[in-house]
Amino acid sequence: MFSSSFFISTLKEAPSDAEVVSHQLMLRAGLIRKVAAGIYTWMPTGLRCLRKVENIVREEMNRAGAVEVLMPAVQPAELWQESGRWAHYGPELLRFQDRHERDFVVGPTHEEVVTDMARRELKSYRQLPRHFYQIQTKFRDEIRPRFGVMRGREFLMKDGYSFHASYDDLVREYRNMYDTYSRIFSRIGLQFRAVAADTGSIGGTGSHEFHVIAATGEDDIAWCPDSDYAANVELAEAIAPTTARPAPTAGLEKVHTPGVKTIAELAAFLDLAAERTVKAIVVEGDDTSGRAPVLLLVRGDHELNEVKAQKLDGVADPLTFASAEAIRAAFGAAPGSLGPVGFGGRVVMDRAVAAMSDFVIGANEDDWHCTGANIGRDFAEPEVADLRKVVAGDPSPDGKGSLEICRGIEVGHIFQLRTKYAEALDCRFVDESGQEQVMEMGCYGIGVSRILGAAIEQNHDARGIIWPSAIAPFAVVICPIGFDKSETVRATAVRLHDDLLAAGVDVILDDRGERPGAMFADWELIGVPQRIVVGDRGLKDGVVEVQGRREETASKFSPDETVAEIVRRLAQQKAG
RNA sequence: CGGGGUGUAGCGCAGUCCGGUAGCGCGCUUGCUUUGGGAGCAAGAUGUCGGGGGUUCGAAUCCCUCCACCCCGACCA
Repeated sequence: MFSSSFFISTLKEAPSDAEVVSHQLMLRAGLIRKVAAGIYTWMPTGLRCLRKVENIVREEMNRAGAVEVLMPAVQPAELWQESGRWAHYGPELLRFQDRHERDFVVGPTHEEVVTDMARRELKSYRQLPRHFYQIQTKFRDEIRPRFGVMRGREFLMKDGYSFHASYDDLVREYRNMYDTYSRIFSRIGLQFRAVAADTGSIGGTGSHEFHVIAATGEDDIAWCPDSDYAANVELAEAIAPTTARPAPTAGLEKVHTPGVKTIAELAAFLDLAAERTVKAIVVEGDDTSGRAPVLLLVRGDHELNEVKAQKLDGVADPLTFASAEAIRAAFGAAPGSLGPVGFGGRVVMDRAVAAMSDFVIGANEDDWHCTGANIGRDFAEPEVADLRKVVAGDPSPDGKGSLEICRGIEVGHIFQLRTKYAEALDCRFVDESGQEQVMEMGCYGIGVSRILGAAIEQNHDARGIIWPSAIAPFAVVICPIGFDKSETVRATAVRLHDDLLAAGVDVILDDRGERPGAMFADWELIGVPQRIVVGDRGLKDGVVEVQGRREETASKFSPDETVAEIVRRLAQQKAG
């Protein structure tokens, strides 16, 4: 490939709306151009990267026994009504009508379509198991698209769906996909971690997310350096303190705390540590008595984990914080002065609170708190649940050391869906004994376009992108100096280009006639892993220069040795 | 959706408070010179100042309104 028959379009300055480094670099390197919020054109250079990721994913999925299909982006509302998600999915599902005023959606995911296909095609246990996947454009009308392709509205996704005659077989395929995903992300060259995850709105049981570890990630991951344990903070269990609750030593005392609203203010006002206080949070209930408020208690220095709170029985779905009016009606005070003392409704406390005594809590009277509060003595022993977010230093739930917290970018997610969609869409097969049974399903997603953003977050420097060679737009760039001036330079550069091409190397020759500085700056920005500089200066000693994107200095080789050197370097990168 | 902010040339910005001929840098075009780290000189081109309405002799600037985009909070690959 000569650059004159390709298209390079770099920017010296990043558009001001790009916040994170991967977004800025993708724009500057000319990988993508914005068309609307969260919607991008893939420029030629970016598309090459995207296709490389796609091909690795495809190869590994095929190798794992999955079969590729391509389902429509536009889907009829009927299927979504049948699964119940027409009502439940919410506004990020883009809906529209055709000329006959029939309802359609632009697919954010394909459980409905694939299950519909499966129920028509798969009739017998003899046809199972089956795993269909596709690499296709999805649309989710995100509340706030940001970070370029990391959270776009339109994005490229690999989504696979497996169908099984038994749960055991689903578990087998789930493990197969766990291994396949690990292989895919390793081949791409990402530092990643598989973490246990919440199953979210898709439902089902058993789920892992694959996260690229990066500071700009949107998820918090709790992981244990001393074991394999890793979980999304949403899910990570905060285990109960091992120390028993000390006996009360202080009496309950009301103290005036004018203007004190937050735990930080309370701790400062009373001059004691936040962990001596208890935070009171009121959520709407959802039981037979209507939406009677439920009081949740968390230690002052801890944070409520809303995913865990949502999982309590009898709590409104989705989790809803009680309104100021409802709180006033139930407690006689405003948020900031609430507590369990004298409250007649349901109270649930975190495991850490259960081990506390002599603590500070709101007095249910504006601007008053209680010190010396004790469970069982000053209010009835509440239910105990795991309600808080884990923090760094918490003991690992597997008992092997303590947790650390890092940020991650979710690039893959695998679920055991079980029979949720198969049941809703009546997807059955006939088993060996002639009985009809509902199929077990798994689903497996990879954010193909997001991977590029994640890879850049992990691999860049002040000059630009440093692509892992597996997904670089080109493996090698030849930069001839004086391409139009020196016949020797031109001939050497063209011959190297042809030889590399013949050796199966993905090479581009920059024949734009740019000055060296501009040329180097462009290719360092674009992040091509290897550069060959051909100039009269080296050629008079019979050498060209080879320099890896991460290397400080170039190495000299004769033009004849260079092809072998490049092949060697690429093989090494593939192995490493 | 709530809160905050920004829209001026392809990109980055100034000008807006205090109304008076629309600017700067980069990029682009042409010519000459230059060619190992984003070249120099010279000459150019490019704007419905986000849209609409209003006030005014006169609006990028003041007022009203709509739109787009960005940032902070509830979603997900």
